Amino acid sequence: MTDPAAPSTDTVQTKSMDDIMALCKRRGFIFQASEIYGGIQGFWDYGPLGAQLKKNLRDAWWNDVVMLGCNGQNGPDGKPVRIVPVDSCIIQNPKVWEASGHVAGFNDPMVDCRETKSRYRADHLMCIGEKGDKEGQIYAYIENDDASYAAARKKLDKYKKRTLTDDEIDTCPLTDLSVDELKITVGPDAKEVGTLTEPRAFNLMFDTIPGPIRNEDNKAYLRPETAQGIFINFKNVVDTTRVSVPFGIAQTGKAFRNEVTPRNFTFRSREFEQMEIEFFCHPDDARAWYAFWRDWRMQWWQELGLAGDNLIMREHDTDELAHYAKEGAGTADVEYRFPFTAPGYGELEGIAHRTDFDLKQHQQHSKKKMEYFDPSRGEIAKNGQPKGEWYLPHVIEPSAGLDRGVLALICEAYTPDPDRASGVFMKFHPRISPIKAAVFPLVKKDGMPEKADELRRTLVKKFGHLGAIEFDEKQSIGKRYARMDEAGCPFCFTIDGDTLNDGTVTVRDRDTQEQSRIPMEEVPAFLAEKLGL
RNA sequence: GCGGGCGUAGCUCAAUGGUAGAGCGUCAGCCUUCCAAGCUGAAUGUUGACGGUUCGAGUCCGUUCGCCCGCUCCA
Repeated sequence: MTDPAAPSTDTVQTKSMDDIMALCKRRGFIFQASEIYGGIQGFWDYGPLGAQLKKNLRDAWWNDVVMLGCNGQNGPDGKPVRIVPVDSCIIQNPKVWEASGHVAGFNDPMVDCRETKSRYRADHLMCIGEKGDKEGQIYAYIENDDASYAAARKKLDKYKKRTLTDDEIDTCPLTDLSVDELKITVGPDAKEVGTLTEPRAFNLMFDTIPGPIRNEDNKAYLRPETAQGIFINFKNVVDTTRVSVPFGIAQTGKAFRNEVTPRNFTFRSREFEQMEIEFFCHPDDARAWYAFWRDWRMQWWQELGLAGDNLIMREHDTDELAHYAKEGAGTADVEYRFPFTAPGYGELEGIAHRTDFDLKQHQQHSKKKMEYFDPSRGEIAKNGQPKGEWYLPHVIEPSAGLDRGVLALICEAYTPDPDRASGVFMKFHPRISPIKAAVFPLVKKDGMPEKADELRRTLVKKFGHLGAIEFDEKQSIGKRYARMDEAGCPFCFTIDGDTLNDGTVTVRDRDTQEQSRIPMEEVPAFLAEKLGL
């Protein structure tokens, strides 16, 4: 999440997250997991509408990214973009996570301060004390934080009642302190001594033990990202699939992180689904591909309805880059202004230049050659053909959160409207709307239900694989339109007396509430056009 | 993990320590030719859970689970 970039007041989210969550429950988009047993922190289930919405978003991604190769556009090399899919396991050999850096990096020791209630990463804290002084107080400060260091020096001087020179001071990491030494340590923001707890490991990866015999030595992990399943299959794909660099491997699937504080509805869940692409290219081309992916991914989200000021692209500052991206062309986030982040933004998708970090790590740890032989490169031989070149491809990773995408689409779609009966409607883009259309007989008599069922059958046959086709003959027509507004159904087709005479039906538009008449036989073509088919 | 707020029907919320309710929604019937219309009726609760105080607990106390907000964290 980021600070606001001075958003204009008229565009700031004013929707209530409580109201949105109530609608999600009421209409069956999202339920708390294990609700009947009191729930479980950080886990959420999707109801009928939510499951279809999520599938529609996943399908849109799969279709546009994998099947159409970036919607059929050419890459920066002027050629079609080639992407192939894989589907790797949630549980892999634990060495995968040692190589990727997750075993080390995902186990951050933390210390809490009992006085100030602050929490620090233990490996980010340094300590100072007077040289040779085994009894006197030790002062902790935050590494690379000048203000924090100055405060510690000031407190030390005050304690010693004189100004110490740099040479008189010992510096060491907090993690090197003994339990006894910790008791005489003053926290970075504390006044009292000994308020820091012992460092406690935060295991951000879920672990499990495969096999029927419980033996800690067999410990394995639930993947914290789908990306590594792609990297470890890089060789397999290259060897079997007739792909050549540049190309991408895509995968959707669940990932698990033991978030310290699951928060903000489904935004930070412990079980979540990712949509990831690892795009492999020559190191010299990485910059161009990074820019290509960054721009296209932003455009893709916009085309699904996240247009306007609520969606931004943010390039990371160099000091916030992940360990694998330090040397790269950069990292950019597609961020959405959720009601709970406003006026700031929350990440939907990160596009990172991971360099050759992951392939190099797996090459080292597995002792398997990950280099790629590129026959189109290298110096020209006597026969006029390139001699070829061995190299570790660089990787551009567009990594999107599916659940976060769904949440953003829900928040964006949620549109309060005091002038309409439902008081609110869900303005989903027809392409991702979980209900594609509804068919109503205006009244339940005079052959209208039969005629309506005829249309329903036609639409189910043609569009049923994309989303629900609703049929409703209960209660007044106004209630039925209102119900569809809350569910986000973009078009309602109503059969009335005229339909039986001249074969036309009423089309009711969700967003404008306007009605028009079209021949019933043209409804499939009308809907196909609106769904972008 | 800390602090604050909250938890009663599907949703939004009432109920002085004394019989658990309303509105909306849902369902059924009647009616109804275009926007939650009208009439009639129905279903829905271990008041988040466990324990305690009390003649009696939705209400008071303790514990616990979950959600929201702030801090912290987010390789």
